[in-house]
Amino acid sequence: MNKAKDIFERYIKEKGLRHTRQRQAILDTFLAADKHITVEELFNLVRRTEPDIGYATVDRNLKLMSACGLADEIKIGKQKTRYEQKIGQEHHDHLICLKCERFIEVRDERIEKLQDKLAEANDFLPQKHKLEIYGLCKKCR
Amino acid sequence: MNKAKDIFERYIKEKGLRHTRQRQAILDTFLAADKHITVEELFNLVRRTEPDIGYATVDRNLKLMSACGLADEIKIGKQKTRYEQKIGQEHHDHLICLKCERFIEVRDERIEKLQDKLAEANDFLPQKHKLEIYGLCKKCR
DNA sequence: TACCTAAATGATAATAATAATCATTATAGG
DNA sequence: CCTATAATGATTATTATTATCATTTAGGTA
Repeated sequence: MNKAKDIFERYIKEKGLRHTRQRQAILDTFLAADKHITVEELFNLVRRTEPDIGYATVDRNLKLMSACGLADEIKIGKQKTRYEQKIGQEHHDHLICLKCERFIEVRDERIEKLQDKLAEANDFLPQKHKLEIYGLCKKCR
Repeated sequence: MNKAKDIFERYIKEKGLRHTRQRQAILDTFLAADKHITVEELFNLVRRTEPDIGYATVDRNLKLMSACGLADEIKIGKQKTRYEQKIGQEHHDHLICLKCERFIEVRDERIEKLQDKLAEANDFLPQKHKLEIYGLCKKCR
């Protein structure tokens, strides 16, 4: 009952892709790692168990994880793209501090609902959304 | 009573910046142009009246307009950053079509309010926000 | 008006993230 | 075992944005 791996397996099969040692290592490391990770960070982690892994391979496989629904790309300001695990946690939005660049995860059910209604009212079929509130966090203001 | 120019003037003075022929042309062209414009597009427009204008100058001045509150940077997917005029129009959010990449502007007062509350509840001082709903537009679904 | 300081410009190079290329290797089905 | 082709890893290309820097120019001041 590992939901993430099931999704991954199904996607691999469905698309006619293949299993490789590297791909497995990347998936495992990603799932065990921090919730938000960059390609570079994951590359460095995977290198511990797969010393010959290439950067491009990590990059490609993270994109694969996005494609199959295991990860979300989050791009904040000028920061590098981060890959966030989607499995095992609800969708959430971000409060982003303009000073320290850190972000807080938040969720408001009412906003979620209103967003769907807003899309519907515009003949739009929503698939995902991104809400980012920029400002100053407690420490920085 | 040109609000945009007033804001611009005030900012220029406050920061000890200078007026230049090029800067003036960029501002005028920006204000007269499409609501969402890229650096490159504006560069090409300004070149009509200022044939020797440099790309970097347009880039820098668009950043200046963002800094003084005349424009918002909007970055959608892999598209180039676009600069959107803020004056003379309310803040709005975007419904972005994943297929045709076009976007629709929308606004929901209730969402706006809830966002402020959400920030407040997290000891966060909101300054601006970005809500993007991705999906399929009427034509593309 | 001439002068002076620093802002602005324009050309160019640097940076950096991401994507593309391609020869080689390896997977998985027959 | 064979074969088709997906995947890898090294490298290069691409592309937007930023930095650099010599030169020009704005605008306050003597």
